[in-house]
Amino acid sequence: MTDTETQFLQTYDPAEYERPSVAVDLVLMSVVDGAPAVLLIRRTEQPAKDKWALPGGFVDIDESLDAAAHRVLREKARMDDAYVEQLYTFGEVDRDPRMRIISVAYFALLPADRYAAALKNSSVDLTLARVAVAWPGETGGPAAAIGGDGLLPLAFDHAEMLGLAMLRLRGKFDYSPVGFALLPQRFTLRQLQDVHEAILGVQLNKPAFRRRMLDKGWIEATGERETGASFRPAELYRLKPLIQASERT
Amino acid sequence: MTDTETQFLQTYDPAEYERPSVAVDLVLMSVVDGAPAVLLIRRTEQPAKDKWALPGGFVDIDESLDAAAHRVLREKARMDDAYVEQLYTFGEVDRDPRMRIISVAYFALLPADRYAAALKNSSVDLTLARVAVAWPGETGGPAAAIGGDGLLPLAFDHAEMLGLAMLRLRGKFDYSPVGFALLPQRFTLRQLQDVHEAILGVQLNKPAFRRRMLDKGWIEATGERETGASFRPAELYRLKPLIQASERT
DNA sequence: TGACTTATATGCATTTTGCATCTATCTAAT
DNA sequence: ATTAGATAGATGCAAAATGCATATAAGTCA
Repeated sequence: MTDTETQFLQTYDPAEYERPSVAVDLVLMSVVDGAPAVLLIRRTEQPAKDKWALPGGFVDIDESLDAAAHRVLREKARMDDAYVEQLYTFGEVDRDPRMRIISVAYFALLPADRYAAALKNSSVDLTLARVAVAWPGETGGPAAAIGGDGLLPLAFDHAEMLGLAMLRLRGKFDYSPVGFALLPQRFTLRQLQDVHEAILGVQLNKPAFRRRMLDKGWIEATGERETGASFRPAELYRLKPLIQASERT
Repeated sequence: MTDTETQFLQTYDPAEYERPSVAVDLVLMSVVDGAPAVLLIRRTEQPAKDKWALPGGFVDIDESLDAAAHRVLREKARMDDAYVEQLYTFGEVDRDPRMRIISVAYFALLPADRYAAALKNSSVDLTLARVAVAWPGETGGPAAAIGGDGLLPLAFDHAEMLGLAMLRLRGKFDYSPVGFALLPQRFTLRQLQDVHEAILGVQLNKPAFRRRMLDKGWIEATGERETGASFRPAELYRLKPLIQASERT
């Protein structure tokens, strides 16, 4: 920092504006039984008591947004090492009845089996709810969460966040390798197709899908095969370790 | 609001967390002479004095993020009615030396001729700088601004914002009608192609481009023709007034 | 051994894309 | 009036991508 910048800081009044609170909310998604799923927490306090909410928390004053998202992932969802990406920032004045809270929504992706531990050991009421979107293709709009007992009412503007996460995911799925975050390290082409069909909400043609995926050059065969199936086992693939910028198409 | 929610609010302490300031910054873009351009303001105060910055401002406590973006567009850039879309939220702790400022970046698009009035009548040092990206295709990274005197140094993390705006624009250009915001209401197919080439940074094939644009069904011929050209005048097209959800492909 | 089930491969028609080239229509110069 | 020059707009065709039916391969299980 230059001398003049230091001098400036001594005369600057940081209390000039009344400030909003800033929070992060996590749309922590997976694919379970061929359907998109999201992690929700039952609220035990007002406001929106007994409604279901995305895991979230306030951003500390000395913590970056990304760091806050990872902290919430760790503390509220009891997970780490997910694929995490910033989604959108929600800033309507009345979105929270308590006070002005601006929320930076992130979405995170993990394979379904990684949720098991968190769901079991949690002291709070966690659930992995099925996600239903009422709109086709790339239209957009809010999304609904379906639990064992039917529709789960969502707190605040979290239905919008969920819908936007689905939309973003659908948009990125075909041209970006983001979908592999929903699969284990070794996966079959059928599993990959199931994940795509779940997120996109359409049936895909098998030979065409297989051709496209292999042509993209993102994955490679391991030579190993699936076990436990009562029919011909599929080959296991893995994501290629590095995608060099120079190889991009 | 329910009674229990009201009761809750009376006992809630909103001063629990130290809060960051929240600002919006606008990446206000256009295409000038076949190249992407961005509106910049020369900073006259510390910090980053004499560097060039995106127009921005703090978000009022009773103002939504979108409203703040439109206010900045009006007050700082002296414009209204632009296409405005939220881009990304920048929240590194040290991104501003004064204090913790979280900035919600927006990008806005306007045809080049709409900048003329703002540039002339402004009391502050505004410029419409050419944007240069050092990365090909969809790689991403910061972008540079080039003025009449060469490279313009950008304040804070505004080079990242500019780069991200270019990346988002490139990604959306082909599947969304966002590009029409950079053109006047009536435009020729050649103008449309020029805008696409400027943003994407590649040369496009004329018949293929024309076919794709007409097939998308976004535009319609007006029957009118260009005037002033010293050669065969091109037909003027316009964006179709409404895109019904049911017509979406 | 053969029925069953799913993986993987192949062949082919259809659609999309890239590209060269041809024709149309304007202005301006002669 | 005619022609050169320039760009708009159309057309034809090869190459590539896609959708889809079908054939073959490789396991389990009765």
